Amino acid sequence: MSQQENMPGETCPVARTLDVIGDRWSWLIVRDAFDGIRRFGEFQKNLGMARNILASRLRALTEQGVLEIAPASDGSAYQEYVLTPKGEDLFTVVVGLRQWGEQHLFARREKHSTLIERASGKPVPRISLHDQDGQALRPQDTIVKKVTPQNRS
Amino acid sequence: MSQQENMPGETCPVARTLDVIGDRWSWLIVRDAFDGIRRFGEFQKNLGMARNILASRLRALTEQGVLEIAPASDGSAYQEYVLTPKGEDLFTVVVGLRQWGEQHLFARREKHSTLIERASGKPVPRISLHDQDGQALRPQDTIVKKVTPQNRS
DNA sequence: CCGTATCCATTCCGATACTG
DNA sequence: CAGTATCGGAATGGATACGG
Repeated sequence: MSQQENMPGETCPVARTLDVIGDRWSWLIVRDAFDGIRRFGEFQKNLGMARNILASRLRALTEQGVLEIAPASDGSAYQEYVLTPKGEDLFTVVVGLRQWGEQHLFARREKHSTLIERASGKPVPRISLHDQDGQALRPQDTIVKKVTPQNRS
Repeated sequence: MSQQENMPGETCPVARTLDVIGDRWSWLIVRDAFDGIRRFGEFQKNLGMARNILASRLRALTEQGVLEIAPASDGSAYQEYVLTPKGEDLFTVVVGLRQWGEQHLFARREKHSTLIERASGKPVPRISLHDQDGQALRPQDTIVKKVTPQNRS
């Protein structure tokens, strides 16, 4: 009870998002889920993480509605973890993490994975921010303001 | 020596990005930096975090080239921490975190901060992924592929 | 195969005290 | 103010062993 900045009443959406998926393992699990990983053992083998930590992360992400449990697609008696629509909406963030890493964290000729369009085989263009007229928007062109939404859809 | 997936040679850009800013505090520091926070004491007061943790995060982010030290703008003898161009490129990611939180983590009428265009006062449109022809791109329209860049700019 | 439980080492974090 | 040092509690993470 020392203080209350971390309570659910936090009004900054960035902070609230980080309360849901603020750590490295959770992001990697979501990344793998986008790549089609669904089974406990696949996550564990692919990420090389401890089984108890994986279990607790899967439980938390499920409770938060990012993942959901589905019956095994191969007829086995086990479960699978798949992204919900809410979880799929994290795609732009994961792609943003990927593109920033590609641009700033690899040497010129260094091998890395990248995202390509399935249909055409062409690389996915970089995400960028635009205003309502389609003009590129830089950080200094924006400000953060507190609002109380009234009648949004 | 159990395995080697976490070494710097990691070929997934998402994982490498998370090695640089994989934790909650670092993201909140970067968020504050975008909001114009520059001084040690401002970060500390605004985030309510322990001073030693703040110091270590600022040091790490500076070593990684996300922040850089600048002389105080008010003539005092102290330093300020400002985003480098590399750090500013995190803008789309931070905005992505914000927009996901706004959409999924707040009740309909609940008060929260949001991003608006400084010039027009209008809200910044949602980030989205498009292919090279401007068509919206969903997760299942893409695949991750390993490449060795040859002669990219 | 899943997933849980337990043990142990390491890190994280907050509070406080201390130095330019 | 800005930053460092230290201390104790809590959470994290890895390895292993154990039951559906």
